[in-house]
Amino acid sequence: MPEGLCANDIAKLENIISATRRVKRGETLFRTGDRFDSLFAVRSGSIKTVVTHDGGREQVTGLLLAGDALGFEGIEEGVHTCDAIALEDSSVCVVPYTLFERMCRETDALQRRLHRMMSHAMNREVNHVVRLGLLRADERVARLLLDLSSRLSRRGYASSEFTLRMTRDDMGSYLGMTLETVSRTLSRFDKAGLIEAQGKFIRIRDFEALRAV
Amino acid sequence: MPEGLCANDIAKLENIISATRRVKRGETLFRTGDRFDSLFAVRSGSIKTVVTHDGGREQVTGLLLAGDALGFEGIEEGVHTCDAIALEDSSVCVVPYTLFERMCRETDALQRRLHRMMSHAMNREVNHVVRLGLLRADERVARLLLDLSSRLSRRGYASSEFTLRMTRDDMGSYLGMTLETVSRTLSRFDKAGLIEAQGKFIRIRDFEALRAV
DNA sequence: CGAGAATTTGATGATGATCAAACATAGTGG
DNA sequence: CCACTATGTTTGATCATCATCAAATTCTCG
Repeated sequence: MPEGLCANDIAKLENIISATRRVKRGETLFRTGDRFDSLFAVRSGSIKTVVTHDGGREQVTGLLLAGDALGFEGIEEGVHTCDAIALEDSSVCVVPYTLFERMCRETDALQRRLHRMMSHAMNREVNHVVRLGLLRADERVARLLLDLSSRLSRRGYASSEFTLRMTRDDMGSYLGMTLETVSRTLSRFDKAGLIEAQGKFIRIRDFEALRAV
Repeated sequence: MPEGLCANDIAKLENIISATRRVKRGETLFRTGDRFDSLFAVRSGSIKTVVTHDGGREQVTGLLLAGDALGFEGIEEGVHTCDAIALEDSSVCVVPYTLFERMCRETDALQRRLHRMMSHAMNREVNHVVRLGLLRADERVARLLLDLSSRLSRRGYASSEFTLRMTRDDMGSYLGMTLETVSRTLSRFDKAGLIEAQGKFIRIRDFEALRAV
């Protein structure tokens, strides 16, 4: 989290975000309608955000990994507009918003960091829109795998091998397609030698081909 | 723009955002790759944001009306990540970002306002994701019409009658479908008495039925 | 007013949804 | 720790929605 902040600032920041919260797999960090008063940063594990549309249909709108921040959607109305659900046992830093806002007024490096994080979150959503609006089913799946791969490798994990934390149903919801189509697409990629897929375990065998899907 | 700001603050703010820029229909306010140094607020007219995917396919990611702010996507990397194109002759306020950021540090009401605007922009994108991921073609068209209607009425225009500023192609791109499907859907809504659609002119005849599509 | 752009409508086909059933996996309680 | 049950996954068959291709109008703006 540091970078651009002096030691003194970091100390103040750590004081504010001292609280850590643990969320077990399947439990919610916050729910639609909950009062917004903190931002969160994933410390370990992974979290999905879900919007429930009238009629019960659910859309997974975000997949957050260690280091990712969430909760910004609640700023607008002071109320959270989605559910945040742990995909595995996870822990998050709790950042009380009012205090954090005040600190951002005092420290420009922190302010810049916050704005970049929010801008980043927006760009993530825009990418998601492009994925859903422009790509075919197999392209979407390929992009999700490559996306996860690069995000995991940036976090120090192997880029070509990982274990999905979400179900086929979650993937389908995230990608705007059914779980069956996700499953079929992965099987096809497997048979074509692009990946190795056995259940939740994925190994990417041919990055170039996957990018070219 | 005021509310929550004292007269003195407003004067300072107006000093910063004094510049207005005119953009003719079809012209770009900024382009992908342009250096980011200002936020913009639509003063009059309307603007679309477009992301061009490798392969030339284009996705309309946003539709901005008078009062809407844009440009936040550029904060993250200091470079704009989409094109902003005027749908009609428009004018925008130019808000130099560094100055504005400084002012936000001095005035908490302004800071809160900025954060709410960014949060609002995020929620807009999330709604867009839900629309693309969860709704069928006719539901998407209905939602777009209702969305435009309510946004226009909030701006003091009639809610049941308006003239689209975009082409069928733009609508299709925004909604993740082809222009033909948009056209057919509007024709069907027209025949069913939900709306009256002649070219770019739209009159909503039955809000309830449109919401229930 | 005329030419290029946008829209409408039709015919056809492909992609992905839905329904269904067998199979695998993981989580739980005895 | 194992067996059992829930839940999740795979695969097949069929069908609906929407994309594509095509052609006839209709706008609109220079």
